[in-house]
Amino acid sequence: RYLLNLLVEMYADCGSIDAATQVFFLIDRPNLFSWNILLTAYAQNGHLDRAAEIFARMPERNLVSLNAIISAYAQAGQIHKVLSLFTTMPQKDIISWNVLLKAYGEQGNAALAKEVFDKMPEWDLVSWNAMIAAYALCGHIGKARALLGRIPIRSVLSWSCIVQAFVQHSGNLGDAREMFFEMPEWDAASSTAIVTLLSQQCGLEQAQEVFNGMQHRNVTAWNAMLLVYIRCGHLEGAESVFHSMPRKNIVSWNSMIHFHVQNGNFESAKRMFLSVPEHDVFSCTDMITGFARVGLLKDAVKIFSEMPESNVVSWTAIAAAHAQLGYTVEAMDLFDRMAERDVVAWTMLLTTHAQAGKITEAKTLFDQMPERN
RNA sequence: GGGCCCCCUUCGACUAGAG
Repeated sequence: RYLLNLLVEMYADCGSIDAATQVFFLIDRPNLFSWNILLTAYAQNGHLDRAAEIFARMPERNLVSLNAIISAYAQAGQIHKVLSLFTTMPQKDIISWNVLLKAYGEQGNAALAKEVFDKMPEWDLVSWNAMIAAYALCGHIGKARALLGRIPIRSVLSWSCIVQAFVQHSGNLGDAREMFFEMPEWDAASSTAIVTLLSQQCGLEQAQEVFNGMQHRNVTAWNAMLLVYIRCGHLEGAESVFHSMPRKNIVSWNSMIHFHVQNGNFESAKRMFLSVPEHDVFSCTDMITGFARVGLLKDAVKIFSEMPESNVVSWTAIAAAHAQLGYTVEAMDLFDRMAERDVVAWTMLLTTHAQAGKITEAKTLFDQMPERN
């Protein structure tokens, strides 16, 4: 049985949820471990609803199951759910507390994160790192630094967490770099984060320097470096990096497809898309955008309808494709059929109306928007 | 009698949509 448990987990880690589920059903009498593994598998692959279903259907649950489900809600940004479950939990361990702490931190709520942090019965490295990341994410540089100095367990990971948080918080580009250069040593994650940051500024030389200084360059690091050239619009550079990569994955291929779409080399994009071993929502969405730009709405629709899964982003892309090519009614209809809508989707619809001359409707939409930027 | 480890939970860095 525990070999099968391991197999379920293995498939889940590869993102093959269906395979994982099939193996689960092969297990003769699934034990609590098996159920927990399945629960986590769904949660970590973004299927919160299915995870909740599994949680409800489990024959028994333990602290691990509860931690897994609150973590899933935290990942989906449903803090209320996290909190209500957390408060009703019969026992909690440091992991439960860490989940709550991290949830507040990721929301950018340093005050509540601190409250949780102070209430916790004990702390480990994860707690310390989550707290400094929360500070960094809110731009509380001084507090982050102060806490960093007081962590009893010294680890690069803590520095790395701060750097990454600064990178995520777009207002703190300078701080991220400063922090990075103060680190006692560099790990792959912080270096990659800095390379990504430099890609946004077109800091080609500096990015290359950081990249060259890395001890071990994995695919993720290479992908980040590839993006630097892509974002700087440097064709030969991008192609040279792409071809010298020791390993490529779906992110590398998707980045190149994106590059070609953005630069109007749609034939190259198409060739790349067709020659690549697998497609996902990223590459399909890029192709939808690409087809729309060259006026081939039918092909865009074909990609959209054949996608393995779709999300807000791909729905917005296909709706925008219709709108840009003059099919405003269809675009609006697509908007209505979307399962969820974010600011970008709303803005898309808003401009569609505005450009169709429907100013009153546009104004109404603006007032209806749940959030604005 | 007690502790630790064993198959599960906190898990970090890279790609897509409107303006």
